[in-house]
Amino acid sequence: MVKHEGEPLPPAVFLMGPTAAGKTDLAVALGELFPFEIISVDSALIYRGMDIGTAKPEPEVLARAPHHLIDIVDPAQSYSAADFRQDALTLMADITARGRIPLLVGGTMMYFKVLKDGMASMPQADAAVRQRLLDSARDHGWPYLHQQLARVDPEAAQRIKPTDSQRLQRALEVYELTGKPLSQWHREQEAQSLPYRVTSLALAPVDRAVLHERIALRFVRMLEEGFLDEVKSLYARPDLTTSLPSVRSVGYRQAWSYLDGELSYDDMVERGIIATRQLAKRQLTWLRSWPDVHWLDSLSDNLSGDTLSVLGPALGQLPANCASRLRA
RNA sequence: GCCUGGGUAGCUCAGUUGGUAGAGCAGCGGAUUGAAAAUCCGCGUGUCGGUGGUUCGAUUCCGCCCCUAGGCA
Repeated sequence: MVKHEGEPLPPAVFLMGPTAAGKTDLAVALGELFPFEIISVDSALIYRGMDIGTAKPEPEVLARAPHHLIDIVDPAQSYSAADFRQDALTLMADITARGRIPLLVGGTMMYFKVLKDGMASMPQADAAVRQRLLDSARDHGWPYLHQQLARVDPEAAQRIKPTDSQRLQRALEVYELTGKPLSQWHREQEAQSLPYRVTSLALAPVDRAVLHERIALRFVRMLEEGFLDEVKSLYARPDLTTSLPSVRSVGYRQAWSYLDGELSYDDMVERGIIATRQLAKRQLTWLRSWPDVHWLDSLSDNLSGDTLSVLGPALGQLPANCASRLRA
């Protein structure tokens, strides 16, 4: 994978965007114009048996445009940004070796981020340590754990709020596992640039209200397509609980509360839509500061102009059947 | 038609013994290093239903009107 000096880096494309923006459709269409191979960048599509609520592409679509990193883990398992980076780098190398171009499509911005910039080589999550920290938080409260962190890693403690249980837990976990503060791991992290010439595309409706409308309609459609039955079969499994990342996914979490009797049906629908909007907003926050991103409007025909004029030169080739395209 | 509540932020509501008002949720902005669809942080001017009156001053007190929920006819 290491390139000699002067040798041009192979191309790769990131197609990013908030949920419900229409990324899959665009990716599939682009796949017919360029020799792309799609890698899903989505922390929910990885789960088997979570199809409707994650808006997973239909089997027919996947047959026509295969996606890597879909249905790769059971909802009882967890998967991490580091796992993703590893998997994606391997796939990208394979795809490139096959003479094709990796098209990374999804909305999990953290995954795009670590793929692009790398991570410190810290140890992975440790269930036993996490449980111990959780127990301590239950007994003494998170502010107490924050004080513990301040003692061993003042730098991280300043950055991480006492209320941010998840980061607090991770920072303490890293220290406990390695005896080295999280901040030091970060400081010692070596630059890991991605060995590809990346073109970054962001797909979203220009008008936020349009996105909100699409989100609401899509959630209702998911329910019509049997989303609740899908959640019920997960709910029936004794090994799945709300502490798992899979069950905490947007929509699934609210449906779970409904099955638990904590939410009425109408509240479940409303809360599910709200959670999706909030997810979209966080995704847009990431995207706004993303370097060198080409914005595409969900409402326009992205194959007619802008997109091709960006991709053509970036990939060093014209799209297939470009003559007919360009005529339009 | 009468009686009694209620009409205050997009929603649900609190409050002002008369000095033009604040929570939760929503929304918006931001952070983001092995759970990231996660986990956090920040942001509150709105004819206080309308209109007349009392008052230096009314969202607050009084009159009338409108809307609304329940009760009685």
